[in-house]
Amino acid sequence: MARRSSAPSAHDVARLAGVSQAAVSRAFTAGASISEATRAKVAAAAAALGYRPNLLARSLITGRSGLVGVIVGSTRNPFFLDALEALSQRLSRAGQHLLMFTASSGADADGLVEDLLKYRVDALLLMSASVSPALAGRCRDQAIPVIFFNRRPRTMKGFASVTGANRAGAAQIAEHLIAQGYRRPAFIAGIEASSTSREREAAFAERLHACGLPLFARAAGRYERPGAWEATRALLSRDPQPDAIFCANDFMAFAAIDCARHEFGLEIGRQLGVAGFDDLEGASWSTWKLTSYSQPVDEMIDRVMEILLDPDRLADPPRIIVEGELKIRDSTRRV
Amino acid sequence: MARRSSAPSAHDVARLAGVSQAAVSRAFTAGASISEATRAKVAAAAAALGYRPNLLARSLITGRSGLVGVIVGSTRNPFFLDALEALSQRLSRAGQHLLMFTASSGADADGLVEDLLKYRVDALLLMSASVSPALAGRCRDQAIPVIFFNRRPRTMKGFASVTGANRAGAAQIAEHLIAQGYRRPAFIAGIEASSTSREREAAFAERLHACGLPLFARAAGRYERPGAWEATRALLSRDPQPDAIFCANDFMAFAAIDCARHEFGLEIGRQLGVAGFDDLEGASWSTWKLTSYSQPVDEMIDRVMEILLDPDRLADPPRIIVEGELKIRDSTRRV
DNA sequence: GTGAAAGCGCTAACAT
DNA sequence: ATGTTAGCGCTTTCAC
Repeated sequence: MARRSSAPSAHDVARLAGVSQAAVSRAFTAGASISEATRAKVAAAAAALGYRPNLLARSLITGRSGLVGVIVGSTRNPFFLDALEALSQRLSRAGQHLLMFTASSGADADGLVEDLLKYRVDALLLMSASVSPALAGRCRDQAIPVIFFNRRPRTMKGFASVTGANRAGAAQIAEHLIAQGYRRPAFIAGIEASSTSREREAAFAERLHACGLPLFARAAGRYERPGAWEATRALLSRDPQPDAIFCANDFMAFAAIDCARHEFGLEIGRQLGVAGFDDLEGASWSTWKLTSYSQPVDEMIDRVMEILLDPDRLADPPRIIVEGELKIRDSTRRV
Repeated sequence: MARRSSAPSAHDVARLAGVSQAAVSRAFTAGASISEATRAKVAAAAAALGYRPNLLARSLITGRSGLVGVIVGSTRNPFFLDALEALSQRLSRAGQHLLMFTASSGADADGLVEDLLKYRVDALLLMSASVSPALAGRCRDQAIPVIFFNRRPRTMKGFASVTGANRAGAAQIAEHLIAQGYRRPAFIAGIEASSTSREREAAFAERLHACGLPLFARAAGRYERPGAWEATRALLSRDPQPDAIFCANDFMAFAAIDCARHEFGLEIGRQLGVAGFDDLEGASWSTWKLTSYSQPVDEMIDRVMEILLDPDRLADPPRIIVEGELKIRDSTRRV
């Protein structure tokens, strides 16, 4: 077997098979008009040389790179790994591929988007990362769909988004806590600027209010474990203590439970109700048994794919909300 | 601002700036011979049009795509998210980008690699995923470095790898358990075929032996939580029970602790010692306080980058072992 | 320092 | 059904 220093081209295959270079291209294009005989010849030659069409070159012509850019904001939250895996699977099946970037939390992801645009990505998916309105506008001008996942563009109208049922879920949790007899409910926010956290908090407070109860206290946990731990400590250091805490996501709720148990010796459920959002795998683990409103990752990614694959969606980008379900576990059972 | 349906090209910029298209190219190439005056003219025109060089077109000429293909095997383990994040950061800094794939565990990732090769990736990183020797050979023939991360190619010689100190770490854990007075040490393997799991088990058993103790029992947990839970249950159902369990990684050790506590009512540390490998963030959480041998992700990724960026490494691909450190926590303290 | 021209590997229109 | 040709957007000689 000859050692080649670079990949064989369609030309090489054509020469070996005794056909034109265009024939090689056709052999690798589904539905092209080519006889079975030549296709076989080409296939044989291609196999012999280990030829694979250069998708980068193809993209120059077709205008589609087959690349979907993804920017992941908060990488510590397992929720995004799940989403990433689901996405990568579905993209592969659709002949698309995933160009991944991680954004150091907080800052604009503009620099990363610039890079992505140089690769002529077919679409851009922002997983709880944000982009300046100017750049987002540029993407739209170049007909690149921008999809916000688990986050909604603040100032900008006209961008697609797929999120969980933040408001409905938070309201259900409020009702559930009240029904369980908790009377001093607190909230731990994620990042204050995050649409997700704000929607969950607003709906939680509203529903409490509607039931005649104020939001007893609040703190922010930055979507991180240390942040959530601190927030929990702050809340539980009050007198009187809150008797229930709803955390903006499960990842922070795990920290809240651990802090309440180990630093304050509280019995979760009976002495302190804790609820989260996402229904991560860990929520059902015996350590936490966390009540949580689910975000069905697979279904959410299905919606993303629909937007991605339907070019018409560009004109009127949908804002999709995927319903979840309240999973009640021991962390909010008083008895 | 005019709405364009596709991205502006160097030609457009050239026309607007009143220079040749080649000049535009030079303006965007570091160290090209171009006057400051024309560079400024080009920059202005480019900014006006929102021009960004098409990296896919560039790659046709240069032969380098700037893309690094990564195949992630077991996505549930947070270890790989950490690694992925570190990798993506460092790659961005080096002007490379990450084309990510997830392999459904078990099977060969050959299909995915085929896709990657079509994108002419500059290198291939396998994170606990495996590839057929035939395909790996093809990569080498096309001068594409293949790097195994946290896993060693079984049958194939001549591929680069970066792994933690599996043998040294497992041996230290064996010694530590014995020193703590545990006398019936068991092991929970990951996937039996995995080089990582086998190395850890072999070294663990060997060192126990050297200290005059047999490996009391073993089971396999497939690197998953349910698998590890089952394995723990099987081990703890024996009579007599093992008094210590070393798990092939932290992720399984968390499950082992939860199972031992909640299903067998054991007090971790005093009644059952548990140790893991990786030193995940969760190992230090108060829920688990898990003794673990660390795998320094950042350092491991640094080594990967060195291999990636040094083309000479292709000739003699290094097998790098990154030393970690034994972190002793309450899960192996008898008192 | 700058432009003209060739060509990277491919697809698509146009012949035949 | 197949070959010929043009050109996607860029880098890189080669003249000047």
